[in-house]
Amino acid sequence: MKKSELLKEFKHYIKKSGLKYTPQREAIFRKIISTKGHFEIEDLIHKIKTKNMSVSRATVYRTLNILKEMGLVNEVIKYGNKTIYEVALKEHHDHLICKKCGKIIEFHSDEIEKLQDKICNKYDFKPEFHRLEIFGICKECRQK
Amino acid sequence: MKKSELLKEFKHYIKKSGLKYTPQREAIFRKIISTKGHFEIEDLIHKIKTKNMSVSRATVYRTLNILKEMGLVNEVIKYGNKTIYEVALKEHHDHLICKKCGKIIEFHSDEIEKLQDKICNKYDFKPEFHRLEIFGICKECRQK
DNA sequence: ATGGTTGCAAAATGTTTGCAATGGC
DNA sequence: GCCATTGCAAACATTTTGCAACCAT
Repeated sequence: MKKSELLKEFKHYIKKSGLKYTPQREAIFRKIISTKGHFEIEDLIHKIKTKNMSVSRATVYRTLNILKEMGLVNEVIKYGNKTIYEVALKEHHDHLICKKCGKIIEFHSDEIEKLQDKICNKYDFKPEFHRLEIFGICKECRQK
Repeated sequence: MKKSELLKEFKHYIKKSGLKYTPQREAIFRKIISTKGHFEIEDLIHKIKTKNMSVSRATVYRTLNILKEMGLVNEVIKYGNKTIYEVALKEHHDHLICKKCGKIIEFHSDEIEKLQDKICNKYDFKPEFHRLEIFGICKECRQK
């Protein structure tokens, strides 16, 4: 999906929910979708600042909460006291996280997804979201 | 494994690492292993207080960090800003977490574990720990 | 006796909130 | 103009840390 379409969709979402489409919200969303992969809030806050735009920490947190509720952004990794977010645009996937260098590798396994569904059925549990994090040491870090 | 054996093992670990076996550390470990399932730090701190024993918040955090390093305790669920811990004594398993009532259901799937290994092999990644959390709504909560 | 450990309070993080001013609609 | 939103600072929640007194070995 193109950036302009995404923005349009975001605007639509916002309006539909009776919220206001403010420059701050647009700036935050723009920055998030231009982030190719994963991001942390603190980075986002700093990267949003430009000559003619600045968004307060509070607004970033508040907007991110809206985006989470809308399902446009997910908390994909929780490590120590850090939370790493991701735009929910690509197909669902999970992560390998290197404890040494912090590298994040994405993977997807239909088989694992299916097995999860099977487990949920067994317990009559209605899944809404899942997160599979595998922590370890990546190839490059082991070679050193 | 029996409680007394666990304590012995814990003491051994502590000594082997050149640390001191203090009443506070024992009290914390005792409370953790008597906790059948999952626990949160704040609860632990409050439950440890008895007439003749009290452990400071700082010491609980410090001891928990030692236990994590030793691999005797794992962070198994991270939800919002909460962390839920578990003693690493039973066979590895993962969790279904009900977003309504907070219920935690444990499950284990050898097939999922094997698929994870396969993925790690593919990326030449050496896994150390993983966490699969499935958030959703449990049977009981859906019936209301 | 000595060096790790404890408790306390302060600091450091990460996140939320109250409130007055602002600005979409 | 109305009411949601913003920015700020203060409040909160969680975890870590500096330091003097303490205590396991």
